[in-house]
Amino acid sequence: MLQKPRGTRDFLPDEMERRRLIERRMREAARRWGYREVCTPDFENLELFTMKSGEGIIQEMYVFEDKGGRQLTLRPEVTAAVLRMYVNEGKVLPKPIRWCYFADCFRYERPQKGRYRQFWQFGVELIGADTALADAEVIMLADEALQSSGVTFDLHVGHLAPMKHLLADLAPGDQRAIMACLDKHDQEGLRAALVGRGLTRLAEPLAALSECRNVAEVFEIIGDIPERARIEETFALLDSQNINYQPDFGIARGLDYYTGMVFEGFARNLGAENQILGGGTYRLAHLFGGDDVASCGFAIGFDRVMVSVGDFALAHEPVVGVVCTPEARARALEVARAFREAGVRAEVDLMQRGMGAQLAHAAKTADFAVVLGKREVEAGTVTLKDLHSGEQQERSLEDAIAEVTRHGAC
RNA sequence: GCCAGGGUGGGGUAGUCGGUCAUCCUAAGGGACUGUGGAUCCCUCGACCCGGGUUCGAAUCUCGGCCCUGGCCCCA
Repeated sequence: MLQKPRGTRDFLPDEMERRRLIERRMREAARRWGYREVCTPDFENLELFTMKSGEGIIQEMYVFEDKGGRQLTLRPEVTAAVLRMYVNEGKVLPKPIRWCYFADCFRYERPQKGRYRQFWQFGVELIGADTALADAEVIMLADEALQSSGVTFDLHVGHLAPMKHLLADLAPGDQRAIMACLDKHDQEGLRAALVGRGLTRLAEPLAALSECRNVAEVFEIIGDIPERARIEETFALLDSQNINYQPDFGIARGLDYYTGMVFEGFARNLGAENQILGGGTYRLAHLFGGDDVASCGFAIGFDRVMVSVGDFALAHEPVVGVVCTPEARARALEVARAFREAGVRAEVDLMQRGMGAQLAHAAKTADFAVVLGKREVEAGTVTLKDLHSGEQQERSLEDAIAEVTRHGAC
């Protein structure tokens, strides 16, 4: 049998309904905060992503050449594309720009739990607002979007400035190596990296910084820095709105373009791949020929959220199976149409089955059967059978629709 | 790229130190039935992941590949 490509998935109707429900909740959260949906192409020029992340990511993307010899790639993420779009056509829009997206992305990686080669991200980008409140808004929206999905998670919020301050007089390569260890919480690797570079004096403050439980401790360790007021204001805003987060100044993600505030979210019930949220402030537009505009955004790993929330029960809408004898078929189509016009899902037999078999099928797939035969056609009525209780009654079409509608979710 | 465990009808399974046209459950389709059948009975459909090797004979042993599950690495 022909298999689907490695790392891809099929979604049956039940799962698709769950995905759409969660997706809608995230979109609604964004809408309430004023973030409007945008859409960018599924594939972009390869250059867009190598400019942002370097040549090294080529091996982790679906890269191809089109018939015109252009180097293209399926998008591995959306932020770069949104900023490209901003540079192309968003520059003249009034600031700040609040945009959101829900899009599938592609990465050539080894699949495992919560990691697929085609996966979906929900995210927002706030462009042109460079304030503590802008940072806080994006964090609060991320929190709200995740809350609305029902996932149980831990939110970590940090800022790159304190760590960069500690590492200020190091060569860029050394900075990078040390921050990579910090980001992974790799204590042994960190110690080795510091010793190897004669920087053991940094071991204590770096460890202390990672363990800070509040913002005040951070500045006790590193002293005053220019970003202090902005950091304190951002955290104070989060505290003022009772956001449940923990300060984490050990976050060192996105060395290449994050500029200040950074945050991450982790699902509590997932395994190795438990990060479901990542975001922060960044500057990217200048790479694509635009102004050096301050931006802030996040992306939620939608598929991991779905793994985390599991196969929850769906609200069930009543389904009507329209059952008829051959001579009542035209009437059955009228009746089905009337139910549909009332917003009710109604299905007719397409298999030329006898009434008994139609009812047997309806009993498996529907909540109500509407039975139509010679008698009902002549009387202008329908017989409505409740397939759960087995009770049935002959009545007018209007009454039957009202009865089914009254059940709503059943 | 690395490690571990796995691939038998659509789903779930039995069989595997080699040996009849591969077991059972379930789902699906058809028939009987022709105004209540989520029933009953009968029938049908449908599988050993792919390829090479060993052998008289391979689902079973062996090698390679593909895919799945989880972990490592990576994670924009």
